[in-house]
Amino acid sequence: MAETRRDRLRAATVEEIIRTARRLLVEQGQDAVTLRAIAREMGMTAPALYRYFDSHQELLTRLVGDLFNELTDVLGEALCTVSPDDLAGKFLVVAREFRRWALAHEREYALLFGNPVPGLDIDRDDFVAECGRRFGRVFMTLFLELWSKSPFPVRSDEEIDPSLRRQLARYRDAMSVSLPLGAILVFIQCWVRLQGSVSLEVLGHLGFALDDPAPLFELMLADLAPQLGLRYSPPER
Amino acid sequence: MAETRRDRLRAATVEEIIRTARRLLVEQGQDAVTLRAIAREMGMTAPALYRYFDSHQELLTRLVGDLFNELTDVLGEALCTVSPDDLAGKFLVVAREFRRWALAHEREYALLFGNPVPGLDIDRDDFVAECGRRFGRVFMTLFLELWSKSPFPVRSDEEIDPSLRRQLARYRDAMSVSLPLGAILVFIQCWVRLQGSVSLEVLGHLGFALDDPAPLFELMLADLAPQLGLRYSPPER
DNA sequence: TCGCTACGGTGAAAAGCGTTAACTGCTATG
DNA sequence: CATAGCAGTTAACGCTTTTCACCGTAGCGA
Repeated sequence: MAETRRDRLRAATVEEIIRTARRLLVEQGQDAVTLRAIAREMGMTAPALYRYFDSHQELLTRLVGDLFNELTDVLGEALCTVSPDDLAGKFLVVAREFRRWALAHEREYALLFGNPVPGLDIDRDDFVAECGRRFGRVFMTLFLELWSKSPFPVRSDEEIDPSLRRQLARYRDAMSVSLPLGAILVFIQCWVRLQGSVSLEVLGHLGFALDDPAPLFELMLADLAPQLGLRYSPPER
Repeated sequence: MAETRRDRLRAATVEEIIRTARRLLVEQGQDAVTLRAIAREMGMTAPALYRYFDSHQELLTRLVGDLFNELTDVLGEALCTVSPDDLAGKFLVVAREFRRWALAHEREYALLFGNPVPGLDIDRDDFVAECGRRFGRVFMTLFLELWSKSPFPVRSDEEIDPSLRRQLARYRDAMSVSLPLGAILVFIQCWVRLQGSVSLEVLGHLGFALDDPAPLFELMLADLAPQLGLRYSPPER
């Protein structure tokens, strides 16, 4: 009762708002993440949120960026659990942790890697774009380490389609990594298979045939590892 | 003017409504496919649409089913352009035509293969489920033909993880095809790579590295074909 | 201590959404 | 000819984002 003054004093924080938005996302789906619902959960009214965000879109954008950062951190921590010279272990743990996070956070994953949120041009927003790049660097850094510590055979530049070669060179320059174009190609191919299979599974597009795609995922890893000069080993337990 | 009576007589049709809905989807995105907008485009009011659909969801469901059918037909027609005994040609043309349709109909593709539309449980709706099965059968039929006319080496049942083996058997029975489990496995693996890479491209998740993933797609086909005992050949023109 | 500004909220309102209910013509049928 | 039913309407409810005017408090300078 006497707290009404203290309550008035206590201003909401951006973090609190994002946390509430995420809770709504997880519990009720993307459509439930409305300004009114967020405000209601926090005991305020919707227009108050405009003190913190210019629009609903911007709030969602911020949430996307935070999710990217969380996923990046999770993968980074998983990497730390592997002995530094166990290259195969690093590759496998990152791939498996990516899938694990995706399955444990389906709706967050769909927000990051599913249909592009209309009006949320990820590359047009500096914050989210940086979070995305940071996320991508986890994989690129790992890949760079794999290659530098134990190079594997890749296509020579001449063996790569000219159009593709140009694109790979541009990407390599943008990332400022010194890898042969053939290695960049392998990197992208691996990423497409990894994200492609996880997306299909999380978004429910494998249910037509499988309830548990885990063994299929492991088969893919077993197929990918040798291409990177790594030895596949099944997950523990 | 004198046409008001004729106009009153002319009832809307379900096909017309779906066509209008699709036009809005294509031109303005999924969020623009509202009952009010559809009705406005057709010169009526929103509640009138409830004579044809129980809800907005049901309208969208019907649209999804129709899109599945169109895609199925497109793939079927593409198959007809290939000489009956050109197995590799059939595989390549279906894969390429799938990607082509996806790129030419990004928003339709996103509706079919992107984030699951909330409340639109594809498997819970008989109509859409049947359209989906019909679509899947295009690939399964082709695959069955590939295998029966020129079997390629596959894993034996014993070489397949027991959990995966059970799932494959269940799927094989549901599809009523007589293929070894190893072949079913290859089928699913191919499908995951095909749909995975097309989804990533269409949903804009390859843009971080490539503007034109076409050569990457061709590389994937060149990798897939030998696994099916087929010889890859680059696309014409 | 007074006065002012800036902050963080409120309520009302506009415009648009899905959905329901009551109503209105018109057609076709018994 | 009456009537049932179809295909549309308007009105309304509650939801959405967003803008606007307003209000009380905190903290600061004079």
